[in-house]
Amino acid sequence: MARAATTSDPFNAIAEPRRRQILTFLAVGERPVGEIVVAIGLDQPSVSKHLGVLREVGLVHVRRNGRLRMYRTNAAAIRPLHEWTGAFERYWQHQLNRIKERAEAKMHQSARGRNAAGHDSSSNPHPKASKERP
Amino acid sequence: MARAATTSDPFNAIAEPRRRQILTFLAVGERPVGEIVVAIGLDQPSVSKHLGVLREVGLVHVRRNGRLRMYRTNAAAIRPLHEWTGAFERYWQHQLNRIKERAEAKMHQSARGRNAAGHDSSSNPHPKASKERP
DNA sequence: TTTACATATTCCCATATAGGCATGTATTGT
DNA sequence: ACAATACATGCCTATATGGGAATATGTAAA
Repeated sequence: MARAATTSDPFNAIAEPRRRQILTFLAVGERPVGEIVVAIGLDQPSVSKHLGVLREVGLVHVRRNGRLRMYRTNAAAIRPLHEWTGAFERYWQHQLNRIKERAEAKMHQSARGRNAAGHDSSSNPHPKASKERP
Repeated sequence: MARAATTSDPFNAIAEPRRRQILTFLAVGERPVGEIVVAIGLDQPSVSKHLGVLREVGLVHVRRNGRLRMYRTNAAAIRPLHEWTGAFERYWQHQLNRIKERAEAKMHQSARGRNAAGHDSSSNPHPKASKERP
């Protein structure tokens, strides 16, 4: 099977850097295609196609205004992505804490004598059978 | 040009649903490939290839343990994604507020008499020259 | 060493891109 | 009605993909 379609979900849609640029540009307020073209520095058909993808996954909304098409970012559609990535927040905070703790430990260590300690990390959250070997 | 490589950045790497699954699975703690295979329900070579992508963009770390390779999610690498999506948070909150306000306005409206009000939305954040026409 | 096990890598291919370019379509102005 | 403007769409191509099957690599056990 080939790669999933860019229109299959927001994750695939925002994989393209230009589309992220467009979303950022359109977050502040609605703008016509022409301005996106100059802002992004890509030719009009390409921009239109990117907008098509963003439209299809609901990341932007369009409104006609005469011959202009006013696009704007639909921020709500980005929320799921924010939440998915947010699920990892506690873990990177964990990592930061560990780094911090190690730095502090090192300071104490160089201030005092030395201390042989094993590196366990003592974590085996998955309940599966594991044949670890000390 | 074709689509950007999946290994070009975390955004492209997480576009693949299976890779997201893997990241979620490995967030809690390190696991060997074999367990990922059964958990995700994909054949081993495919899993290895996905892990290769995740490795290349730094979304996972590996550690050898005998003949096992213990993988774990590098949550820190997901943080930029969380922050990029987070930049839109104020806008979706805006949207929610507007919805709320409309609902309230409607309640008042049906409680009292009627009131003709224009929908302006009064926003033109971009400072560019605009030839709008009332 | 030979064998068994855990992963990684290679080869093959149907598929979907992202641009570049040309053209279609809707709307406004003369 | 006709020309001009603002977008959208269609066509073409090099490129990268993800899965399947087969194979290579590396480590441990016999």
